[in-house]
Amino acid sequence: MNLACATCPVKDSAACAVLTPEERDALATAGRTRTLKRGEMLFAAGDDEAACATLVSGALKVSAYDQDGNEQILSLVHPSGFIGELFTPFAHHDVVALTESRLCTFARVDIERAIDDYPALARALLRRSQEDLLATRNLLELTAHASAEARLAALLHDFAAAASDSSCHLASSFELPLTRGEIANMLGLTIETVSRKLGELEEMGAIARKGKRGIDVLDPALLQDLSGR
Amino acid sequence: MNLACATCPVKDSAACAVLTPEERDALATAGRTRTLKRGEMLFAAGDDEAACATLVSGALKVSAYDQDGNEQILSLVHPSGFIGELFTPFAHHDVVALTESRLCTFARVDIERAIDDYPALARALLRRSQEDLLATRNLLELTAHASAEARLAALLHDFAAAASDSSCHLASSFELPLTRGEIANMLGLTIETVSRKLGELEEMGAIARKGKRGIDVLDPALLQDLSGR
DNA sequence: CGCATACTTGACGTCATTCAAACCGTGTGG
DNA sequence: CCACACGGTTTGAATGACGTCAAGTATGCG
Repeated sequence: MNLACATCPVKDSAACAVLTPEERDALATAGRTRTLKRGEMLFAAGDDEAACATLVSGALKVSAYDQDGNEQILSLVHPSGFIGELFTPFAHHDVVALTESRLCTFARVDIERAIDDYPALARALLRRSQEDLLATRNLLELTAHASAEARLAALLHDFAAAASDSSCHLASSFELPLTRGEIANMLGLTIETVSRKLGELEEMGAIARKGKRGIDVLDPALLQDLSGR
Repeated sequence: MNLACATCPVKDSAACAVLTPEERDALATAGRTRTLKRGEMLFAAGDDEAACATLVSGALKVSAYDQDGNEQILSLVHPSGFIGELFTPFAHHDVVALTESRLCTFARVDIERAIDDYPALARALLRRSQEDLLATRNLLELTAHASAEARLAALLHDFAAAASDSSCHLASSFELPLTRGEIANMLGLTIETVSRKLGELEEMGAIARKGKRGIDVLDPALLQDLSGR
């Protein structure tokens, strides 16, 4: 299926937003849309023909596996995010859908040509790459030194911020995009510790749990404080 | 002082290597060299006029501080590395010299203009940024799940690989670029744990310590094995 | 209804941290 | 030349946070 940029929900925020409509349509002829169900893989570590993609809707996780097969989530991708390693011979990480997701995929050669043809695109991807770097470093900061409580508080804070439409305050309520297991291995903890600490955060009045995935933020300041930032 | 690209030791490996000699010289008129002693800061978190730089010789660390002032090293920069956030209004992290270092600095506006003028430069910086991202994710993988022993083994392995001239095997001997304290906070450990685990790695015959900073790699395979990768 | 999957809760063990003291190489002043 | 202080490091013992193992409780789906 060809792309329909005109109705694309992320046409103003994705990397391709920097192109003129004509350039964008030219690039679009090289791309294909794809939808993934929860748990489906976009590409795997070691793939040598890994494509690149812009996420249109849904959410992805990027994860690595150690030699015993334990997963480590390295990054989450949200709509308008760009995914794909451009200059490495093969992919280093698995990319898997967390929820039903729509993507706009490109063969790597097409993206590379587009980078050469449209300097603004290279600049946009550079910007995105630096944002990814910053996000990864934030996660690193978190997992390296902070206590389990602080890690969890920070993650909830981030999710609440991402779920909010305003950039200056948190959403008062949101759905966790991850299972306990995924939260645990993103933060370098175990499922049990995540469950316990969520209970403690609830006890101390920072949050309330609504079902398995729902979170109400009762005390944003406390959450921020516990997160150590 | 103006730049002398012709004698620059990283002229073939730094980002500017993708420019033609003419373009490079044009860019060079905007740059300045700078030398930093160990411990000197290139720029600090919060600086709004942070420049960008290519590291010519020496080594830098990029670090963040939590609300109690504890340092967390996020990344090391080696010669030919590029440092600087291009699209953020202010710097997020401190950048400090680990050893006497020579840099080639540019005002941000000059780099931004160069990116627009020379598409190849944008591409080169994108590539570098993605490499940084990969390195940071490797560190994240390490600190999130691995035991103290595995983290240290992996770090030593990386240093040994970086110190080797060949890309396929490790240096048999190298000097640690970091103090115990710096190693500790890079890996999310304490000084004492680093010291103990170094002792254990020596006992089990993986390495030998030569003075405070020197390391002999006695059993590269064991080191790799302990690192969990 | 029955089974599977995700989550919660408890008891116990382990590994890294903490606190404390000693050690070592180096530079300084008597 | 020696005494001494100082930063970086090593080592030891005790504490505590998180992991492990195991059982038990929802929730959803065929």
